[in-house]
Amino acid sequence: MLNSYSTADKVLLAVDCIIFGFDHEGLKILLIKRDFEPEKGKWSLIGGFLKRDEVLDHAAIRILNTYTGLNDIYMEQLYAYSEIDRDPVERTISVSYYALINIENHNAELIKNYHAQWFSITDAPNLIFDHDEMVQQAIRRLRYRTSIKPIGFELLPEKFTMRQLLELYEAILSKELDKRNFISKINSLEILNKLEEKDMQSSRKGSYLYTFNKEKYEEKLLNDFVLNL
Amino acid sequence: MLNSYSTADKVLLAVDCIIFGFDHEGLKILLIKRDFEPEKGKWSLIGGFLKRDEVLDHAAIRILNTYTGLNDIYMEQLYAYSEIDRDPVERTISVSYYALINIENHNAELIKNYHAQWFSITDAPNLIFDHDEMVQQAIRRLRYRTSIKPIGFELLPEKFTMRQLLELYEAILSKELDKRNFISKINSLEILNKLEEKDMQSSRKGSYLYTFNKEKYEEKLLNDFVLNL
DNA sequence: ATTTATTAATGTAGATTTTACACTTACATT
DNA sequence: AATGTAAGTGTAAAATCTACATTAATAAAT
Repeated sequence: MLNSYSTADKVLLAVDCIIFGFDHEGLKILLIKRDFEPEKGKWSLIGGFLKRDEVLDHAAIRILNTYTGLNDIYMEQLYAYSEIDRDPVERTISVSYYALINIENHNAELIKNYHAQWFSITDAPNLIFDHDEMVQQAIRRLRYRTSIKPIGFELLPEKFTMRQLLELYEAILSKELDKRNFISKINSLEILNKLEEKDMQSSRKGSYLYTFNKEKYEEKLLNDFVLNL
Repeated sequence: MLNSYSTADKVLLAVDCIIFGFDHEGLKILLIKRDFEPEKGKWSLIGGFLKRDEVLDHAAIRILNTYTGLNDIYMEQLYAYSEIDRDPVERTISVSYYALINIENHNAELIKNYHAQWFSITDAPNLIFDHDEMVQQAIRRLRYRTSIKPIGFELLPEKFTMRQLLELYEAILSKELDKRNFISKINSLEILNKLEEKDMQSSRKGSYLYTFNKEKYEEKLLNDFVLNL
């Protein structure tokens, strides 16, 4: 019985993570200032190498956890990047993953220790290697996902206003949405609970807070749907 | 200056290709009977290993060329599969690609030499490793692509009838389409040239032949669009 | 020459979905 | 009591999608 494909070349496999967060300023990504060569001091995605006995999904989760302290975050694989000299040190193929997290939820101390920082997607610095391309592709995927699955859940605080949800979608899609049309389309999904409670920060009148209805949300995930915003 | 990430593990990277073709019987995939261990004699996707100085796209094209003799075929990367024991011989991560080819165009002799064979997607045999999953995912991706880009080009002979195009879309989407609605939707894309010439195989009346209008097709590719069939 | 059989070609009305748009309400602040 | 601010709400017109049936062209058979 064969126990190796001995003639084939082996390569390093990296995993790079595009971590999206959202706050009142808009859609953000988590970047890290590299403290090792090459490109020490430049900004990069958080990443790491795949271990011998680890699946890619696990590596992505491990890396996210290392830098944010977060667990149980849904991550989605995006694409494998393989340009020969994408990493000048050594031939490395990188598989990118993206995650959506609640920006208030992570471990701020960890982030600080790693010299990590949140940047608006509109004014993030240039990144090392092909990381800018990864980010652009992640944004495209996020937009697509928005049109086929309810999103927000992961990116908003537990209780949120319609305006926050609207602004999240506007930030993701990078276009203005009509408030009334948006609200009626979201309501037609029937995945929100309207609370009695109001948020009084934003206006004198106050605006109702909502939570996601997890059961209905899961139910919706089962069937395909298209949300045209 | 660093010249290796010495502590990281290296792995084998394979590329597996889902090759779609289409003929009067429907949508097909090209499979190969393995002539080496493990799983010798079982059916599998065509595949191979990434070489040290090769990008993934190139490996996919090289593999396609090896088995079909075809060049200049557009291939799209799908997904990286990394289950620990997906290949029982040795830890191997596989990146899948899919291609659409004109089933009449490949090198039949090559195919025969490699014990390769076309199978309808509806009655293909079970495949080795996780290749069945790869095929299912490729079909989903193909369906999605259908909704955002004109397709057919690659899968039909140069001149084709509306019926052939309709049947292609029906095979891909695995559902019946209304002929009149289909024709008017396709026509509204304005990517076809209607020829004077008729195909007389299919009926006494004969049906007009069409070709793709490459310029308009390319133009359409630039802008996003959604085709709801 | 006429009939027959077969598939190609074609348009529309009704239903549904999407879009554009403006006024009133609630309430805290002054 | 007046003012200012964002929240909340409905509808009509436009666009798109769907369902559906008849006529046309021709080769083959008689």
